[in-house]
Amino acid sequence: MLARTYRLIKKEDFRKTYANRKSLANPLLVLYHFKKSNQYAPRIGISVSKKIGNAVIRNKVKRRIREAMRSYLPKIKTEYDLIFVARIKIGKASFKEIEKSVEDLLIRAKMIRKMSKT
RNA sequence: CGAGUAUGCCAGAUGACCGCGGACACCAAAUGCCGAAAGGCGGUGUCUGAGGAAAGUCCGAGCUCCAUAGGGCAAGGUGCUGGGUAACACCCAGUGGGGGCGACCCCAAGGAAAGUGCCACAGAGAGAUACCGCCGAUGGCGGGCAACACCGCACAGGCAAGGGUGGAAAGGCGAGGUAAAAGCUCACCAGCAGUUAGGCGACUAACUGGCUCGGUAAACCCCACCUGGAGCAAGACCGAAUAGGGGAACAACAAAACGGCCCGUUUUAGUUCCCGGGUAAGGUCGCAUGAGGUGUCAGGCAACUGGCAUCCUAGAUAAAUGGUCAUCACUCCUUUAAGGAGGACAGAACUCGGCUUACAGGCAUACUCGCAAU
RNA sequence: GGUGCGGUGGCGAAGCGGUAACGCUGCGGACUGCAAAUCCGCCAUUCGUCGGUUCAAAUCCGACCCGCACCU
Repeated sequence: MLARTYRLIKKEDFRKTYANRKSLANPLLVLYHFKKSNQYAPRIGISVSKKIGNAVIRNKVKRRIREAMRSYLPKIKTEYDLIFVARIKIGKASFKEIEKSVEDLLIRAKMIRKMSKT
């Protein structure tokens, strides 16, 4: 699992992020985001409902989303809370499709920091 | 070779790189960050990390709190016998009944002559009867006769064989018997009671007897046995907040623990209303050495039990097993010696023993039936 | 994780051993010049699903499926 500082846990934080009403979607995922102030690390929540499948499938989807996020984590703008909501089709998707979907949403939401040229 | 039955087992394997939970060791520590506080936050190495059902939550226990879990009633559960077990509604071995050619499988399987209820519609009648019917020997009435005999009627009365109704109609079937009939009598079968023999027992076998008694207890009930209630979100500690502040009312023939009721036990707290004040899924433990696993020896038909040796095998808290690749094994497809596709049901949450339900396939052992060959 | 309750026409809801009330909606008809209102008629053969007990099951018993509520 993610380190505690990167996790979005509290019900209140989820509620506030949904209430911000800023979202993007593609067939596999929905991304909600909420800009905070004075925050030094992005916090990420993952929501997989019972509609997706049984406990094994839901667990697998969560793992794959986390794995896909892992490489982007240091590049994400620090002052945001993000929530990924799984959609029904994700149960049948491969890891590569999920990885593409995560990348697509992060770029479209402009969450990737501009890295200094190397 | 094919079809099947029973029991037990497996749930792809190995390696490389990146990533995650836990334990241990070492290193690093800023007087740093988060938080009201308690407390938490780093790196490296080694070891370790989901199931046969982890599931449904249907039973049984341990454990914790309520009193140490007490008595009676009520309520609920179990229900052929014997054994196993911590316990069970589970397992083993039997009995009885049912199914299969067979190996074998299935069964909530105590009591209806302790009592009560119900048995709709139909039907005369559903523990009680006579609608159609059969008879009318006997008695009666009428005829007939010297008197009987005899003939008729179907009034008294007898019968339950046949018809019809129904899921079910006073044991079944055959023979004798009779006015017509009927266990009225007899043979066989079913059932009941008794005796004897065998078995710890359920029960079985033989003999004798009188002659027969509806179904339903997953209806109430009776009998025997069992059950106190709640659940790890139990519960304990730490921290914050509340209370330990104020006012009024009730209350020892009282109130609370106490939960369906009563008794009993313990305590003297408490309950209601108003004013004032105020917060959140806080942290640590419980939490994994246990009715434990494996091997072996002994007892037992078996379930299982005992001795000895040996092993330690997940403990998270929104929740850890994933990603990429290679090789081998398996299944399928296309073609030919290579390529492609695929892998069921399903994710520990205090812990065990069972049951039930879901499930791609594979392995081992024993046995049954059929065909062929020797 | 644990505990409890429920599932009956399209919707709500009664019935808890004897063959499925009632209200709303819908459909058809009557009334009307046309409507509304009113009146009459129709709509359950799988009572969530599968078994069992019984002569007979929505009802009693067991297993399974789905939905809802409560406990920090």
